[in-house]
Order: sequence, then C-alpha cells, then structure tokens
Amino acid sequence: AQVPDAPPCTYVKLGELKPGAVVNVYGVVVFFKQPFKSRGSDLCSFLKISDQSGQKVSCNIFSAKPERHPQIFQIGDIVNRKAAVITTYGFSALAFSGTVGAEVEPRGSGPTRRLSEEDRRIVTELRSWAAGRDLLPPDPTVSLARVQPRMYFNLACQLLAKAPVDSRCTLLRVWDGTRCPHALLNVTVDSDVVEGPPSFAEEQEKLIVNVLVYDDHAQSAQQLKVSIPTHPKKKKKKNARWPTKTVDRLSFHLHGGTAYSRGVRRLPDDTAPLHLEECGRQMFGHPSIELIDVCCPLLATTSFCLTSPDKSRMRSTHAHLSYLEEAPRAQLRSYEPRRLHRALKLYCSKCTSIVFAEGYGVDLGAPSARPPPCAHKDKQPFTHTHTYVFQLFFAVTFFVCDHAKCHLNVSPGSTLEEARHLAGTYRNVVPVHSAPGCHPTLLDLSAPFLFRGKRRFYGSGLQTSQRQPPRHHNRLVTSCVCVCVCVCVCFRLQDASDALDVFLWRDESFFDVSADDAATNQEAQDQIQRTMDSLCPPKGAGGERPWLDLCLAAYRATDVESRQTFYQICHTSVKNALTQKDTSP
DNA sequence: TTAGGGTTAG
Repeated sequence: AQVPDAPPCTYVKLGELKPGAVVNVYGVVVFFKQPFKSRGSDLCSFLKISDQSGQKVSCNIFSAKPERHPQIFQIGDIVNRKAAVITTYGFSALAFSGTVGAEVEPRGSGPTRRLSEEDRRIVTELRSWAAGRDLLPPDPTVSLARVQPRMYFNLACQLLAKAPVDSRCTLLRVWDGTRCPHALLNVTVDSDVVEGPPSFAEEQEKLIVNVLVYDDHAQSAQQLKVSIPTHPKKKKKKNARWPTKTVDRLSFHLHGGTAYSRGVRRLPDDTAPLHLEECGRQMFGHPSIELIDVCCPLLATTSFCLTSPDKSRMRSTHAHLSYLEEAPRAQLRSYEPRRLHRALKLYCSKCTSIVFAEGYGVDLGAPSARPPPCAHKDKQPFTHTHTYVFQLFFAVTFFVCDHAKCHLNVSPGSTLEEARHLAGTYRNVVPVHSAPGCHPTLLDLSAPFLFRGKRRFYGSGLQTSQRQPPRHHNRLVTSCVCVCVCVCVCFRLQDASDALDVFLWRDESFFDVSADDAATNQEAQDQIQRTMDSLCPPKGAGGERPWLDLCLAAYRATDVESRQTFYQICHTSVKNALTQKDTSP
C-alpha cells in the first residue's frame, strides 16, 4: 500500500535535534532490539542510530503490529524516521539496507511512501560514511560449516520443519546449505506435532540442525511458516540395547531475552543469500522455503554442567554430555527416593553442588508461609567459597523500583504468596526486611531472595557489605551464591537383559511439573506421585509397568575417582500418565 | 502505557 507523501519537514542531523521539533531524521543503526512484547499493549523496538554528526540517539518504537516496526536485520542498516508522521501516516520508521551500492528501497510490506531525491542522496551518503569508519562491529553471521562450541553467532538458514517442545520451547529444524563438521544433536518430537516433514532421508538428517528456541523467541518461532510439503515417513524404531558408545553432539540454543539483538525472524527475500535457495532446490527439490534469520546469539555448545548424585550428599561436576544414538526401551523397576519430597534439592549452578532442600526455606505444602527471617544458620551445605555476581535490572522487591524514579514501596510482613504474585508482574522481585526509618536489608539467604517468574533463587554466603539494596539505583549487584530448587530422582531401568540406573534431574521441571511448584504446592506434588505411580505402580495396585522410550545422555563425573559414567534422562515427557501409556521422548 | 542495550544457564 502506498500512503500519501508526508508533509514536508526538515531533514536534520542527529546532532542538531531539539526537543519538540518536528523533523526528518536518518541514521545508521548502531544497536537494535528486535520487536519484543512490552508490558503494555504493544510490541516495542529499540534502536540506537548515528550519523555524520557523531551523535548517537536512542529511539523506541511501539506498535502492536510487527510489520509496523522498522525491518532491521543487522547493525549497519539505515532507518528514516519522520517524527511528525508517525501517527498520521501509520508508519514508525523506514529501514534500508546499509550496503553500499544496494538499491535505495525501504523494506517491509507495510505502508510506504515515495522517496525523494534527497532521501536517496541521504541514504547513499550514510552508507558511504558508515562504511568508511570503525562504527560498526563485525558481522556475527557464520555458516554451519564454521560454528564451534560455545560460540555466539547469527545464522541465516532455511526453515525445514518446526514443532512445539513445550510451552517455553520450540524446535526449529534448519539448514543453511553447508555441512557442520560436528556431530549434531538429534531431537525427537512427536511426529503428530511437527509442521513440515516429520523426518528426512538419512543423508539429509545428518545435515539438518535442530535449534531449540526458548521463551519469548519460542512464540516468534511459532509464527514462522514452513513451506515445504509434508510427506510423512514413519521412522522404524529399533529396540536399542543399553548404551556402550556415545558421541559428543553439538546442540543449538536460542535462549530467551533480547540482549545482542537476539531473536528469530523471517528474512526478506531480497536479502537471502543466493546459495540458500540453490541448496534448498538441490536438497529438497523445493525452491520456496521460508528463509529465517536466527539472530545473534545462537549458541552452539557441547558443554553442560551436570550432577552425579550419590545417596547421601550429592556432588556434581562439569562434564561432557553425550546423547545416546538410540532410545532404549525399558520398564521402570524402582526409583529412589521413594518419599518424593526427599527428591527436592537445592542446586548451585556455579559449583554444581546439590543438597537436600528440606529445612532450607523450602516448606512443603505451605504456599502462603512467610519467608523464614533468620532460620537454619546451623546448616552449611554449600562448602565452596566462590561468590556469584548477580545483577538485577529494573525491579527490586516487594516494592517497585521503577526505572525512571526508583522508589521503594515497602510492604512489611508480605507473604511468600504475595511475592509469587508480584513475580508475575515484575521480572525480578527481591523480598527485604524493613523497619520504619531504617534502610531495607535483604532477608536471610535461606529464604528465597529472588523471584524471577516462577523460579526462586536461594542464596548463601552473601557478602555482608553488600546486603543493603541501594535506594537510588535501578540495579542491584550482589555477590552471593545463587541456588535454586530442583527435583532429582534415580530410576532403575530394566529390560530383558540388564538393569541401568539413570537420573531424572532438571533444575526447572520434573516431567512438566516445575520444581518450584513441587516445593510449595500439594497439587504439583500429587501430580508427580501420580506420574511415578503410573510408571511404576505400587505393589498391590495391580497396574502394569509401561514400556518407556527414553532419551538418555551419558556423562562422566570428574570429581569421582573412578570417573564412572552416569546416565541422565532428557527430552522425555510423560504422555497420558493416568492411562499408563508410554512416555515419549 | 509499554521501554529506555550488554549473551542462557534449558
């Protein structure tokens, strides 16, 4: 659609902006956040732009419609914003490629307007100016052929298939036309929920990368279209033997958050690298595959922190996780601990220690209990001495720290339940002690000292000098050990030939029940018990043990002399536990 | 109104 030409308004350099002036502004993007959901009704884009004046100007753009946001794909793109016409003419900002010599055409399918000769001249000059100086960071885009473990990078690729993994994770199956030199993580999902082909030919499968997309990006990923035809092909399932050989596999994660322009979005056709289309044609005989840009940082990694629990005090280790080639089929013979509340642990991601959570501020079945003020000083479960630097942004408390004017509305005597409620509204909530006329202080760290969404973090070893949250800063930096609740159960699996102990251990959930819910919520605990009863019916209950298809990963404990190999259940969920159907990976 | 940059921790 074309909208009327904007009324004439003066083009000014960023260094000459004056408050309230109605001006026409051009700039090179030196930083941007892709549109993300604000707490209001709109999506929000954030840009920082610069021009020959050297001035850098920040800019927020709000609109509920993604197409009304400037179509920025990389730092170095150029935007034009006519402040006076934002509401009248229905566009917020126009974006242009920053490439020297490229055509001067604004991107996007939203409303456009005719460009004047002056517009074209300004864009061309800005491109040359930006290209001639050290304004822009190097392009973080790499091909699959060049990814390395622990690397953050952008990936331009084709979307071949996608599937929801859970409410916070979407699987994208992608390829960029190159061969990754590392073995790739294989993620199995139920073929019923895959959009696109549920599987590919064996040689193709070796090239395809499974990207796990989390949180806010999982939502964006669900909007992407898969445009290659679905041709269902049932994979024949082999009945695997217990593992003898494992392989290190590279996994790709697009984590939540917007730092470093992280996100996933469709690339416009005119910016798609040509080799992608050609490779799509060669590999799949289909030219019109959705091209996506998985924006920085997509993390490729083979390193994980894992635990190797033993029966008394649990210790863990940094280890390499190797996914097993085949999913073993087995029954659950027994599990420990039988009393499931004993499975609740506190886990420190820094030193990877885990300890029993009982009596450590985790009150089973007491969701409205007040945070214990100064309890459990006798317990010293975390023996490490390192500190954990933790940063809070924007919100501190039981009281609101609003980032424009930081004011603390102290609510003395608030309950744990109120903290959970607040955590639904604010990203970080920190309960404090306060008394009239006194500076608020952090609680004893055996109580949850940070609520982030549904997650709670417990602390240990906070440095005394830093226990007072600042009144007039919008961030709180503490040094402490940061631990959170997890559920850890040891399963003894059995098939016709042998038995194997494996751990179900996740710091966030246990078969779809969050560990934090399990720590405080009777219904969540009941659900875990029902799941376990369906997998391993109690004696006399008369139920049959279902056969389980499990995804297992092996790891080697470095803090145990024998360097024994342990196994962990991963990427496995319970399907219809009440009717005792199989679990499915 | 919202947000006002600085890598997850799966």
